Amino acid sequence: MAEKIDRRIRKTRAQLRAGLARLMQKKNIREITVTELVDEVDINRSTFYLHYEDIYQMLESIEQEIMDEIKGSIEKNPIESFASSKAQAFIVHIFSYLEENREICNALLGPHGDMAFVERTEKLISETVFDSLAAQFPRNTPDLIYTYTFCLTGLVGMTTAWLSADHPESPQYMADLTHRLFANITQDIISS
Amino acid sequence: MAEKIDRRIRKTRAQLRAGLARLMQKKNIREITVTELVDEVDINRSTFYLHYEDIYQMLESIEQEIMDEIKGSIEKNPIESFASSKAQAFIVHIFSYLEENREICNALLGPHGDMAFVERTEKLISETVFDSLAAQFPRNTPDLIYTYTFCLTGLVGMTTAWLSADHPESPQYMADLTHRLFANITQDIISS
DNA sequence: CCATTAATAAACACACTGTTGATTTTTATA
DNA sequence: TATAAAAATCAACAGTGTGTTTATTAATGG
Repeated sequence: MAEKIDRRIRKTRAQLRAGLARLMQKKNIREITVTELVDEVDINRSTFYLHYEDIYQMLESIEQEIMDEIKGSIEKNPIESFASSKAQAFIVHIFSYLEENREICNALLGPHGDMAFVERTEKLISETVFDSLAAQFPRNTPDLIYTYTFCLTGLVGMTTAWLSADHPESPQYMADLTHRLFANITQDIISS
Repeated sequence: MAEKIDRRIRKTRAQLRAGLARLMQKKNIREITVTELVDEVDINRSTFYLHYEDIYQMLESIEQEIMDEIKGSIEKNPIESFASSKAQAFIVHIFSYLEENREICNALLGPHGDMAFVERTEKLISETVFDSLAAQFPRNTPDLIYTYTFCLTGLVGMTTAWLSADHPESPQYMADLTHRLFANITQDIISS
């Protein structure tokens, strides 16, 4: 069981996190100062430094939490084959998680976001979903590698657009579209 | 004829630009200070402020130059149809330009890059290449819109990977791959 | 209730910023 | 090559955010 953290710490961190997400909707993270953030949520500046080194370390900390949560749910129901129905359920699960955390995920992946987080997201997908897909194509031609990257970055870009859309489609819809897109491209690769 | 700019200005800006590209390979742009940059290229800090407001404005200025150059060559030979051989030549042209400016483009699109620049790049491609492609599909289903985004972001991601590769394939190769990928996906959309 | 822990407040040296005014160096060109 | 114009340098400035410290106040869990 996870240890219970002091209510004051929970409250402080939640306030800072919400405040950061709020500020990131208005401006780029590089323009956000510690002073500005603590003013936004009315917390003493010293308190910030009790929890985080600086704004970027705080962001990484948040990113890590998100990654851990996703990884956790990945380990619970690991993926075997891309074509399996289990895989389909898994993809739905990911999209659902993203929707639940729309605000912060949108901030991180959006125009004011963090390029490094985009890369980490791509890496995570690569390690879990894509590598099993790549295993089906033992060849290693530039064609395959670049097609792989094309799909990976395309998926993340598509998901980012979905997160920022006003009236987004359901996670089920997105998972289905993803599946269809990849099925087609996979087919094309095989036949080429 | 473009006016000739004072050699001192050319040299100073070139030094600053090269220095920024160098620093961006090592660290994120948000961590780069004016003081650090002028130290890197051994130029007086006041001189920097004669040319740019700050690091970000300098980056935007560089981005604008790149955009203008690409837009310029677009207007010279406008694209009619995606399938035409002219379009193919155009895509080769773009990839060639990117290769010539590999250093700075890689810095801007890479892991330490600028999310806003990635967006602007996507927008530029969208306005020129993609919109003519989209005109072929007057329907406006979510499927199409997301597939469009998937291709757009996938292309930029693939290109970014190509720019950062050690021994990259030729622009011709990339243009050909792009063409084949899109031809396949376009085919899939039509048949669905 | 009480010991523990978190949050606050004030103060500090430090670094980077953006600007100014005076001075030196380089440039274009006449 | 001489010269006026323009660019680069240099030193100094107040202003702001940083990161840390120390003492004090407030909230929490048991």
